[in-house]
Amino acid sequence: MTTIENVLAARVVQAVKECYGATLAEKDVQLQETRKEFTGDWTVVVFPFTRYSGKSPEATAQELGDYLQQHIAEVEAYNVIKGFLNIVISSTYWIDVLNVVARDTRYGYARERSGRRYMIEYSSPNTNKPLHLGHIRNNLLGWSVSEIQRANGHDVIMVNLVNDRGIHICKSMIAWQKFADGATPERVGKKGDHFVGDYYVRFDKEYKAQVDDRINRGIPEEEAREQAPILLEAREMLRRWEAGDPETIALWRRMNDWVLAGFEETYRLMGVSFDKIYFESETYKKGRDLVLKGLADGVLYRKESGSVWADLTGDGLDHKLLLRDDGTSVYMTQDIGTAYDRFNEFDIDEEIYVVGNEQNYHFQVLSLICKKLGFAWAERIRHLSYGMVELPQGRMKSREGTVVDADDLIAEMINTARATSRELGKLDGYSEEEAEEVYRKVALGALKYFILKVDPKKTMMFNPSESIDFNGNTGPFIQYTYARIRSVERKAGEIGCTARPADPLTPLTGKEREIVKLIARLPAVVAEAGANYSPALLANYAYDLAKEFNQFYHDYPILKEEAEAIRNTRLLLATQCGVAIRNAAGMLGIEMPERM
RNA sequence: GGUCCGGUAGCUCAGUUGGAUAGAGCAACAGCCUUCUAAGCUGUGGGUCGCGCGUUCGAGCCGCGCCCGGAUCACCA
Repeated sequence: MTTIENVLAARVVQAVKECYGATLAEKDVQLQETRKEFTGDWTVVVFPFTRYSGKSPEATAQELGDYLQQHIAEVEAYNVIKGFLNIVISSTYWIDVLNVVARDTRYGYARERSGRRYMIEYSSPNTNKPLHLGHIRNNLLGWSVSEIQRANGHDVIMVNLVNDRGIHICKSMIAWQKFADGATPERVGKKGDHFVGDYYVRFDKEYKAQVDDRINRGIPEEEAREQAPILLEAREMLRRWEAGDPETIALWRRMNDWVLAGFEETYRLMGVSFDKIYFESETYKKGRDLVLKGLADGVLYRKESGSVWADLTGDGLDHKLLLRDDGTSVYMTQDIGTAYDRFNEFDIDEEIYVVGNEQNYHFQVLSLICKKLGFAWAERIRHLSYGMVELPQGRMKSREGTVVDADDLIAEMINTARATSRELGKLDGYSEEEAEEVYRKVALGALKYFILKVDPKKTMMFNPSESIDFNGNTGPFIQYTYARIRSVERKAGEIGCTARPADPLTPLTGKEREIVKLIARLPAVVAEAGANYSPALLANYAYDLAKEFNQFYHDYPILKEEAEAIRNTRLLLATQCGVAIRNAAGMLGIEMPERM
């Protein structure tokens, strides 16, 4: 698509060549949107050209300005401030842009498929405790990045690798056997994941008591911890599980089902989903053969004790264990195996792992070892690393009970949304069900925006006592703006008005131009967000647009305008603004209520 | 100690390939509901962009050195 930006860049190149005899590429032309405090739409930075012109920045800008005005019809005027050439594009052009955008029913989404396919693995919970705020960040990032890639025309397979086996799972199983007395989630009326999580905590409590008791009886600390009876029982249970003992497997399956049902509910509430779910219990032995082949090929080495290692010292890293003395796999080995399978089974161009930054090293090593093993896809695995969510007192620690539970947080936010809405009397006339739907959308909008507006790789802060705001730079502000736009459209409909293409001869005000320019930027923002795997760019864009519209809305009446053409343009602008906001926010999973 | 990531207003965060006087929100203060939604709008105050040196016409952004914080370097996952 040829935009005015491309035309300007091309003409500047031409002008520099004709006037100063220097040849440069279009990308060397520094074009930026003119800052609000100056008049103009695009600004050419002319400092770099002064070495060719041999003149002052001002004189050079003046010359270029003249040239551009003569050669480009859309250039209406220009002004020069220091070395900055501000170009004013005609109102006609911007109205044309608005009309073109308005014809695109899926504005912001790529029109054509790219042919690229991504697999995105995210969430990946342990089935021994409920989801917390850290998982929320993971889930929202994974889902949103998937949506953004889809919007860019890529195919995306969203997958979840459920960590459903291991000693931590056995701990809650043992605790349930010993202390539950036959209790089930249904019987005590508790969500399955919370129910099982309670027994995981119960295990830890019992374990600590046993360790303290044994230390008091004079047993050395390390032995007290390593040989605590309940821990031995958990280990024994893991052995039975791996041996396929039917009773153990049955209990394991039963408790896992409880947890998974609980997760399913939380996922549904958050609005995230998966195309495929992997279970670690089915994949944990994978990778072993690949490692053995690497050993045979001489890429890996075996220690005397029997364990198999990769030597990464050549890459500035350490030695990495891949098979234990007893021949069993470690986490890394499994990941090699599952990645291998996935690249073979699906025709994927890139595999993205949404995993916290504490595993940066792991993924660095994974990529290196896969490369050593000779897999062509080794460099097509990417770790989408995100920072932790911290509380005012520091990291969340499940052992210290400082985790912010996902279900609790969401429920609390829905309550706040409900209370606020009722206090403001916003939804009078809505049925109970309709209103609840809005409370849910607003609460989740607040949560999602709060999480996604922050650069993924940064550690972020959550203060439970302040919770998450509904005013200001928030999701609800964006939703509110949309609801206002919808309200305008409803009112317009009542008086028999619907937006038609705008008249090019009716000039736009400055504020209207700003909004058209912002709306026009959406496809670029979506592309950039995709290239950077960063929903934050889109989140901040949606907010900027909403803020701009609110100011516009305050300054200009939309329906009260006397001139039909002006009213129509403003209505069209409002409608398109709504489309852009809805689509941008939609890629973040933020739903727009019709009223709020 | 090695590697990686961060440090921007009292707090939470933005800040495009290096560009003009570094921006929002929250909190504080002062205004605005007879008007299409006040979850809003307008205004005031608030900054040594961790510190230093360098590159550049120009540095929050690039380079080097340091300071502070975090993560990680398991026969755990």
